Amino acid sequence: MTGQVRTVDGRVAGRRGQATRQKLLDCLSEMLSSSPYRDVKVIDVARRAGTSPATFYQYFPDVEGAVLEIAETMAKEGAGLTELVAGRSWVGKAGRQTAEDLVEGFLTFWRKNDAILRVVDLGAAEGDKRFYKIRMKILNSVNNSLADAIKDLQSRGKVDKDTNAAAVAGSLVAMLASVAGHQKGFQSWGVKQSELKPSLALLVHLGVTGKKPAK
Amino acid sequence: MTGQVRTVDGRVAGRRGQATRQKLLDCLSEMLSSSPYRDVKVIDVARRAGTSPATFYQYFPDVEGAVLEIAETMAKEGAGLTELVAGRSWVGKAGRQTAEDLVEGFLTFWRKNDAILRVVDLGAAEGDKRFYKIRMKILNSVNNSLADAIKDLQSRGKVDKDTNAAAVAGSLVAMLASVAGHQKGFQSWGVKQSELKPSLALLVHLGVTGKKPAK
DNA sequence: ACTTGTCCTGTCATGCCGTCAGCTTACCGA
DNA sequence: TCGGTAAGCTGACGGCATGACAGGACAAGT
Repeated sequence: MTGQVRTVDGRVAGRRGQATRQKLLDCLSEMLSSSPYRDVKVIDVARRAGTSPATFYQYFPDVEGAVLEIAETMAKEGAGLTELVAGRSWVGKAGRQTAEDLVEGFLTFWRKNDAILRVVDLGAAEGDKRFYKIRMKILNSVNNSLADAIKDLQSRGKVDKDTNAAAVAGSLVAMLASVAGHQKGFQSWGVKQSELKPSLALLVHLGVTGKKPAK
Repeated sequence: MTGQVRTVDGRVAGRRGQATRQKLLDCLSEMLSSSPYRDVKVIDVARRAGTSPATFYQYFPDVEGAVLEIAETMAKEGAGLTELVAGRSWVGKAGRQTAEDLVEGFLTFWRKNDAILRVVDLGAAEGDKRFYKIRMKILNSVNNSLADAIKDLQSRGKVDKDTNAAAVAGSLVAMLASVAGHQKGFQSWGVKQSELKPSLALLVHLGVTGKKPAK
């Protein structure tokens, strides 16, 4: 399905080539964590990987191309976030737990991949469809599950029929993503991590069910 | 208080100089709207402004410095967002209206300044304190007002005492900011603007009061 | 040892960065 | 009217990143 890994000029990459390629991706990841995206240069990535800029260009058209590669990998991993919501109950104590687990899982995933997610977010906001698609892939997994949960509650008469499930789910997911992306920011806002999570869980529960969670 | 406008090498800028400086800022703004931040080059901004790169460096240390200038101006304007919340009622029909006005005002402001806000968001997420401060300045105006509203409702026994006002307010504001920044994205998600606003207003109202808004 | 195909790098033309010296323009007091 | 002074702008330059290419190094099979 994925086909073989190929160089820019069409050759198939062998064992050694793939290792080099991967090392370049790893080093790029590190650089994204430690310096602004705007300042990440091919030459720095290559130096850090113990190779030359020319080698970089053998495997990637440019920095953006390599970033997309990293993002794609992360998106696959992120699709697993669905399980935080799919098939779980939103009623009573279990509902409270579902909300809390969703928040916890989301924040953890974001913290682990914050550098690359920042760039994806920027690319999407700038209107780049490739980045937008990746962002979708990650958020959709949660978004669809949330929307389904709301629709389910609607069909059972537990939530107003006139609320737009997709819009509410999308807004909640956006909230989670944004807060996750500025976790450090909240701290200097005087809000601690430990206080943040319950509040997010409360808002998620409120948004999905329209009611406060059970104690 | 602000002192005179000065060039990088310390000269005070006169009428003509200030005009040139402003033109450079305007052109930079346009470039940010039309091309990725990463690809905005000093030479392009200078060309568009009908001047030379050397002139740019006379007024700004680098692209980032000029961006901060634009952002600062926008932040002053954005501080007016406080009025969307301050001193307004969250009870009954008026409460519904307050939530709707807040959403509307927020989205409008964001749409008008989306290009620069993207960059500010990125800078803040990357940990740059200067950008973070500007983001704070804008969001704080709304955030503090919201937090005060929640605290007020708490003191009157209308909201649970154990919810953290600052955390909830911050999360709601983050949601608004994030959704506003990806307004175009929501459209291809199958959610129309007209459906988005009521959902956001619902969530804001739920978050602040804990109850669904009155019809 | 020889061949084949993968893998890496030295080198080069191009273009942007950021600085400086020096030229032009505007203002002002004598 | 006429310098004098400071503001305003730019050509030019060394430095560095980019991206392309050709050719050398290397591993594996015969």
